[in-house]
Amino acid sequence: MIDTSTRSGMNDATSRWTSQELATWRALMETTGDLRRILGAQLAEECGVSAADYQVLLALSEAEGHRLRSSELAASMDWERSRLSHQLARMDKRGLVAREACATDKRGAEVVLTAEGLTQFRACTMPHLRAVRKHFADALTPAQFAALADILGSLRRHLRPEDDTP
Amino acid sequence: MIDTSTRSGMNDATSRWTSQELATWRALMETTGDLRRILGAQLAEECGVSAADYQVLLALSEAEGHRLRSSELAASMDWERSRLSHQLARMDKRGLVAREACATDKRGAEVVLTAEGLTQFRACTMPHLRAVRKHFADALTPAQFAALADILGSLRRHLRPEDDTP
DNA sequence: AAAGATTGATTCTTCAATCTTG
DNA sequence: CAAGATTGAAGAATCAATCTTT
Repeated sequence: MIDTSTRSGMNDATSRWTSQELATWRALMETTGDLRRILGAQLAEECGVSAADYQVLLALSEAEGHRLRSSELAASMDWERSRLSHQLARMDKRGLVAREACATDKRGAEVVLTAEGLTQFRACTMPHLRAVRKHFADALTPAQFAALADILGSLRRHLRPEDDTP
Repeated sequence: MIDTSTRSGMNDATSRWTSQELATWRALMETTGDLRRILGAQLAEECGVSAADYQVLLALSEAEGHRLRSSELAASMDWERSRLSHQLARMDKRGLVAREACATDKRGAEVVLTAEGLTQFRACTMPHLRAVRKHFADALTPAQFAALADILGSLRRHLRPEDDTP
């Protein structure tokens, strides 16, 4: 049923798939999971926003006029539409964003960062970057950083071959 | 408002903290997020279990007698107790695990893998490993694997200095 | 009181169904 | 009908009680 000897032609290369590499896979999931939790908790405690909130605030703050079509916002974060809708509903209720009808396309919605949302985001930025530096960047040497960037590039090209970004 | 030139005193060390490293951080979160989603979707579609289900089944399948104290199971996966309780309640309802009173400590609960749970787990294993190989391992060279293991070791020691595992 | 475990409330994510406009 | 977006229900994660046993 499952013939591990004829995977994809290259057999010298496939013999690399060892328990050590499985351990590396598990370590990757575990360590990045830890980082997610730690940084998420830091944002929640110090800034009162979730990681998802921060991601939305970041994307809007980088947009022209602090405003984006809902679909563009979703695409820029690679989120599903419904997830974004729910998220925006919660952020709207808290006054961090506002939703307006789109002028050119009456189906569409535009999402705008409110003044309060911008203030919140600005208050988050430095504490968050400090936490990323403390828990992530401070652990690695410049050489490790370079190696990691290279590895992530390989993974990304493997996962999304169509993406043109280098 | 935000003065990036006077961060926290140490300027030789912090000068490494560049936008390139921020990009690496973002790429790490994005790419590992993608991997999580892809592998989670694969488990759900091909095997009918969530990533969390799989993690519990894996831990129990590796335990002596396919049985663990609830607290030990939580510790081995580094989960919070309440999260595990909810998870086990759902898996119990589906017949994948059973919970029994602990003989030696009447407060405790023992979690046992059922025959159905074991069957489910065994049916998951090969498809899951194949997917990990396809989406993750096949993307990296042996040198990249070695570098990644090294990087994850550094991160892990940085995040959990108390852990004795090398 | 502290440890082991569960429960309920809240928030977040996903899926399917819906509604409106193009 | 297809595209843009929202909604409701169900599953999953987190936090603060709660309950029992040590």
